[in-house]
Amino acid sequence: MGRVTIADVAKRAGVSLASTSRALNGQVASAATVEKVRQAATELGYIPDTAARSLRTRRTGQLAFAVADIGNPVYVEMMREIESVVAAEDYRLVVSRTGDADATVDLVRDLNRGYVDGLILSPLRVTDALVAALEESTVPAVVIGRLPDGAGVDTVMADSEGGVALAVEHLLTGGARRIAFLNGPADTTPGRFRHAGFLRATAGNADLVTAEYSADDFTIDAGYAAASAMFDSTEAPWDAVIAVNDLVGIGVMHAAAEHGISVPEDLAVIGIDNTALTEVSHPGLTSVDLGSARRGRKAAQLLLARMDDPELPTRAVRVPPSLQVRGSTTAQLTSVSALASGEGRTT
Amino acid sequence: MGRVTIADVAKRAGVSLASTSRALNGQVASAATVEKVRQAATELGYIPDTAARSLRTRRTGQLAFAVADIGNPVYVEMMREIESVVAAEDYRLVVSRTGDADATVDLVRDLNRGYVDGLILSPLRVTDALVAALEESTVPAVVIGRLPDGAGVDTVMADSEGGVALAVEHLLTGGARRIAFLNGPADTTPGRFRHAGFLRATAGNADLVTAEYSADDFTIDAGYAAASAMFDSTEAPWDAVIAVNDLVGIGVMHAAAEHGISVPEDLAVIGIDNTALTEVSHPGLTSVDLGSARRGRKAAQLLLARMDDPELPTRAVRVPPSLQVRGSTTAQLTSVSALASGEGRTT
DNA sequence: GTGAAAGCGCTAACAT
DNA sequence: ATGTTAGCGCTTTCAC
Repeated sequence: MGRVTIADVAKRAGVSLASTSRALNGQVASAATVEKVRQAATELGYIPDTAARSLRTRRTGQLAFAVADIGNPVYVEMMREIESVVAAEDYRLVVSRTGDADATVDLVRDLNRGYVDGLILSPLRVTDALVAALEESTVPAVVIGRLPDGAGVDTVMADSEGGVALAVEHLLTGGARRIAFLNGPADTTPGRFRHAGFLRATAGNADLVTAEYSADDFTIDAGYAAASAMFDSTEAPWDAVIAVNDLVGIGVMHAAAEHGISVPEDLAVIGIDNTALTEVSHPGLTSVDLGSARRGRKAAQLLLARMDDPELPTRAVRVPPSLQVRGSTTAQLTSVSALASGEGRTT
Repeated sequence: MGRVTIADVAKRAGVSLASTSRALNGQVASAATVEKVRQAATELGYIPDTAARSLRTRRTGQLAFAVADIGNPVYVEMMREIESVVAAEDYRLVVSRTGDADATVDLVRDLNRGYVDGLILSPLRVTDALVAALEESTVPAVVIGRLPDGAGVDTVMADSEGGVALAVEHLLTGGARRIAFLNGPADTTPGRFRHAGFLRATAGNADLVTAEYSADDFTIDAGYAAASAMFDSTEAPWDAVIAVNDLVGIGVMHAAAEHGISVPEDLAVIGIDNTALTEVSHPGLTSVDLGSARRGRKAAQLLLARMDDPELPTRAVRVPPSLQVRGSTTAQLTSVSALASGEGRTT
């Protein structure tokens, strides 16, 4: 016996195709019909076909999550949350890479193939073409990141400026005066806003010496390379470095160790994202928590809500930052005690 | 204007529906027809509908990757490789959680809904019901892990025994004689085989003192808890601990630090999986590389090959292990490769 | 509450 | 090489 279709079930149950479909989908049907159909369906081992149903209903039961690098811990964290939210509503999750700016636009255009009911996108770079594609798309999307004001697309954003301000504040309290910001690629959303946050937080503080460097990528290796160059240069020695993310921050710590610079005594280091890596490094890496898990969760919720009601006004949710202090900025706190304190997140 | 269908394109191009489809899909068609159709399609902004095509062709262009925890670095690494292999062949990747044993079976049964063309599964626990479901499934699957001999399912496996043997060998060479194995849940595939490898590698060595413990989970926290209990107990002090994976190994290092046990001087620690975490911890964690990236890549290739030809004999590929030595076992850094075992053994 | 029938958008026989 | 037509499996009017 080949594939069991709803027609087979109908025949076996002795009712019409239509009644069978209704009984199976909880539509109006007499109790007797429902019973007969259920029975027949289980006996036959009937499993409804996704493609046929999608073609008819114009819904796929699938959502997409698209990011630049699925390997980045921040995106993994988002993905976990998103998966758990959407799986609870019986949606499957498709993951895709955004690739470069053009590829990202293609990806959004491709949504019209109708393979998903919605998209959560976290683009590294936002172009006009992308915004246009997003607005024109018939498939609802939520962007995790920053879009131009007035874009008709739901967004969930981190408060990068506020977050970096917490880091700067913490360093100032600790007595740091010479603070460097080690950025990643500056033309990206995180690069731009985290850098802006640093400029804003340090501006107008006369006895502060600052400078900005940038790593070629948001990785440990790139952070290590940039920090090495930084330490080798003739610049004034820094009291502290704020890295654009934890990976780059870890790279800084590696470079520091190699240069005989001890953390936190000679140099304080702060990362951003508060990923699991922060508790693995030694000393633990103080990090700005931009709420990646919460952003993922929120994005999923926004998407589900919009799919439920396309007429909803565009929303922009901002997730508040917090600072998690660890050994890389204070001698009192070791990575061990930070670990023992579990999931504690300061507000 | 609503959705643009192939009928619209046909009309505009002035040719039949069938010719349009053929022209679009690279089937036999005159150059002139192809040109007209291409033209019409782009003018109209035609985008083929996935559901309709799937219903007709019985292919979705989607593959699934199912694991217990998408957050685990090992699975992330596999996923990256898988994504890159299948994306090159224009497949989309659906990620799902396996959940418990029953849920895993349900997941496999659910494949008959036809939402993917194939599955890559890395189950934590393999039950008879799972093997049966896999064998009965109409959708091809590749298992990353261990299946009972003779199961008619393609598998990609790590050489856990060989890998652990490398670790033991390394420790013996370094002079360790009291070696503990810190397992994870023992009823899982990794738990079982890695433990077996430890027993085998240490068996028959009279002047070796060994013991096995187990952590409740494959996580840092569980490793930390188990190691703490271990260090608190009255057992003979260990020269070395081999952890079931890197996460647990990191937990051991945290516990050791807290107990004033210094690594590697007082205690050597070895992890398994050789994830990125090994280079973040301090000292770096010596780790057995079981080839997770290669296993992911290989699994994807096997799956594509099987989809291409369902009549292929069942294959069991074994990926050779290697040991990456880092500071947690010695100051000098070297890499020991395993003797390459044959790849592509046919069952 | 139930059944007959239409049709979602596409591809693949089959005939020409 | 091209057109006609059937039909993938399902849901949803519409009429009773």
